[in-house]
Amino acid sequence: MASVQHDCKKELRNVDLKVTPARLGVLAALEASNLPIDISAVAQYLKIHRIKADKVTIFRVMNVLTKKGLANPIELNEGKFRYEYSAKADHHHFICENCSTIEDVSDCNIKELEKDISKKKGFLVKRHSLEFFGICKKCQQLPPHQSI
Amino acid sequence: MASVQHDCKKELRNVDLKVTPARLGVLAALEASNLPIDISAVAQYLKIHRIKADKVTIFRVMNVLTKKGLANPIELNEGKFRYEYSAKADHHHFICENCSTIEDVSDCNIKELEKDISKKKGFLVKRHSLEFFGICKKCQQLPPHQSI
DNA sequence: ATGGTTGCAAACACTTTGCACATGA
DNA sequence: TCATGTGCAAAGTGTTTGCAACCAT
Repeated sequence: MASVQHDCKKELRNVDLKVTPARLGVLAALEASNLPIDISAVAQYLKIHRIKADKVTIFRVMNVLTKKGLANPIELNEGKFRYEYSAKADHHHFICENCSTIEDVSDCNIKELEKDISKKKGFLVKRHSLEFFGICKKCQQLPPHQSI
Repeated sequence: MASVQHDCKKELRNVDLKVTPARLGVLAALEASNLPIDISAVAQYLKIHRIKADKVTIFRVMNVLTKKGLANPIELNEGKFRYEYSAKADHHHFICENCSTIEDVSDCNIKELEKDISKKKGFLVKRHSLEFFGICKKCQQLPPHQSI
């Protein structure tokens, strides 16, 4: 935990951001979660860890972290943003349309597709989001909309 | 136009929906646009075409069309939904982070990836969304955020 | 005739903004 | 010290809901 704190501080200084409890907390929340989390989840994390921060502040911190490249926003057809720690962002997700479970999907070779796009259209592709939607294993054995 | 109307009516009846001006209009808007459109754009389309429909109705129509599989919702990191006519939904998009231009990206062979996921995790993959973010050709020759 | 559809108002959820105060460097 | 970050209140979007009136079948 001490080491984690140190890393977070370093990360913030690396991108010219002042080190504050709110920012350290948000970064810690992002690193602690292995799935993309929304603002409420971060707020919950901070509450549990006795870090006082207004929800507005979390939005602001998340925006600055996104701008600085430490966090990645993603949308999973929920009408809100989730955020992911950049370092673990190079993968995709599967979202169950029944129970909303989110699972990681690794290994994708879309880099090639990106290159194609760049060549054909002259675009500079900086990132992509690939999300899968369907029914997860559990839910395939249950009637629709009856989440667990 | 008469033919288009006929097609729309048929489509609605095929999925057990009553034929109403609002629904015909929304379907027409979806078919007319070759890029995913948001609710405001649909409202604008309806206004231009002298079709009277409240914004709430458009939301409701879009939801029912989505449920019936005639429309596909997609999110392009804008904090809102766009919708696409299902028939032309099998492709992806490139979004310029500078000027917000949206362009189609065709040919993707993600079907294989989907199959992998199904086999490895037992998921039933019903659809996926793949979006690319970066800087389009025009904007690469301009200072940031100076949209045209 | 009647159940599904719509309009309007209101509520809701997520996100941003303004401003005074507090705090990190 | 002083620019920057934060809390609180308020406003801004996008979206949903309740209910009475309406309309397609």
